[in-house]
Order: sequence, then C-alpha cells, then structure tokens
Amino acid sequence: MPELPEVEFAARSLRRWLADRTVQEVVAPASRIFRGTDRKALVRDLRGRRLEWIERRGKYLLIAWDRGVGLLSHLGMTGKWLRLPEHQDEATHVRAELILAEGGSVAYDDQRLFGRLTLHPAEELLDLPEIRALGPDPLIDGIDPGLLAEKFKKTSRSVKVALMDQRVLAGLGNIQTTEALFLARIHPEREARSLSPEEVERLVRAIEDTLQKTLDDIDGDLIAYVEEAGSHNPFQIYRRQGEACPRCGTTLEAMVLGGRTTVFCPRCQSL
DNA sequence: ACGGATGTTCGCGC
DNA sequence: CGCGCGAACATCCG
Repeated sequence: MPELPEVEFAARSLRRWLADRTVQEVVAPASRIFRGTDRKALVRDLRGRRLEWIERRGKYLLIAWDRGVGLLSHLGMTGKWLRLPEHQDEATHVRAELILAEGGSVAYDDQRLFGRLTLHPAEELLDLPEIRALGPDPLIDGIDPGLLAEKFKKTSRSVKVALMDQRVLAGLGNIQTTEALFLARIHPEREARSLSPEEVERLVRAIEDTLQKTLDDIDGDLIAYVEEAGSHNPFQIYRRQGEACPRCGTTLEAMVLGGRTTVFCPRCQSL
C-alpha cells in the first residue's frame, strides 16, 4: 500500500478513528513488526491511552498518546491500518489490534511483515534518527527546486534512484517516481546532476501533481490495493510496460533501476 | 513452476 | 566515501 499518499490517507483515517476514543486493550502476538521494541511494554503502555496527535513524515506515521506514549509506524510493503467495526475475518494478517472502549477496534494489518510498530517517548518521536534523516516532505515542507537541484549536483546516481532516496525527498517510492518522471518527460536513467534548472522545475511540478492525483484517487476510492493493478491500475505508466504510451502511443518499456522495475516511454523520455 | 510485487537495510566488491 | 548489486525479510498472485 504505502507511499506518501497512502500513508497520508492512513494518518487522516487514524485521526478520525481514534479521536475522543480510549484504547481499552491491545492484542499483539509476537511478530517481526515489533523489532527493536519491547512488545509487552507496548501492549501495557497503550492500555487506557487516548490520542493526542498524529503526524506523517515521509512514509512514517508518528502517533502520540497521553502520558507521553508514542508509536512509530511504518507500513513497509503491505502494511495498512484498518477500522474493524466488530469482529473481523477479512483482515487476515492483523498484527496489532487496538480495542476501543467505545466499541470496535483499530488494527494494523501486514501480510509480509516488512512494516514496523515501535514504542518511544512521544516527545522523542520527531527526533528519532530515522525521522531526522528524512529529506523535506513534499506535502509538509513543499519542494524547493533550488535545494533539490543542489542535492542532485552532489551525486552521480540516476535521477530515479536519487528521488527514491528518502534523504533527498521523503515519501516517494517506485510508483510515484515512475509517474513523476513520465509527467516531467525525463528519462529515469538520466544522471540527476545533468538536469537543467528547467527540468528540475518540471520535475518538482510533476511530483506535486502525481502525489495530488494519487491522493485524490484514494479519496475517491479509486485505489483499494494496487495489487489489483491489472484490472484497476489508476497510474499512467506504472506496471504498463508493453502498453501504448498514453501521450504518444509508443510502446512503454521497462528497466531495473535501484533494484526496482522502472517503466518509461522511450520517446517522451529520451536520454 | 517461476517470477515479481508499493520498502528498508545490510554486506560485498569496485 | 560513493555506488551498484544481490540478498533478506514473508506471502500471495498471475
């Protein structure tokens, strides 16, 4: 599920689901998502808590409760937060369930266990090393083309790999970088430092556009799970190698960059 | 049966 | 130190 738009949606959902509610009990069997944290302390400390605030930074969720209890949540590859009205059977991979005193529960579901849920003092959440290491968040901080260009100048990597680096910009993954480069008509394999100021400007606008478009699609319920991409793929070129470019009709191609399949139009995004 | 999938991290070799 | 690559993590789907 998770790149910036999906995580933002999770943050908004959790704020609604947890507002003015009390966590009555926590059910959290041992699993990898608790790595590095004391699971039993997490269960104990969360009991009786009420939400204070939730923030998203890149693909991370910071969840602060009363009495200074803090949770750091990362959705990994297949993590999602769910509202379970009563009992659940469709949520087959629930790893942590926060049962609410007011009824129902809020649950973290993660099939592949690449996600993470760890306990921290609430006031330290924003100062955690993994959060401090993040670059600017496109939604919270905005994207400064000058700053981005400066970062590009310092590396010999391709623009696609640089954009997926969370220290450059926080929140972009394989889908959003693929889409943004297509919108900006920039070949993913271009050296980041070779981009002209005009191209960086175009790229910044493309990133903002694709993030907003995906957020709108999620709000419009157009995206449930992108695993269904074959049938409901809402993206312009992601996973569409072999199909016709929506702009010029040329057959879309794919290559591997930074270990991820990258789709591009060889004509619109020439080297 | 095989290959690939929205992410992060680590080790290796250059 | 920077960078690319492959592996690992665990499971499902086409």
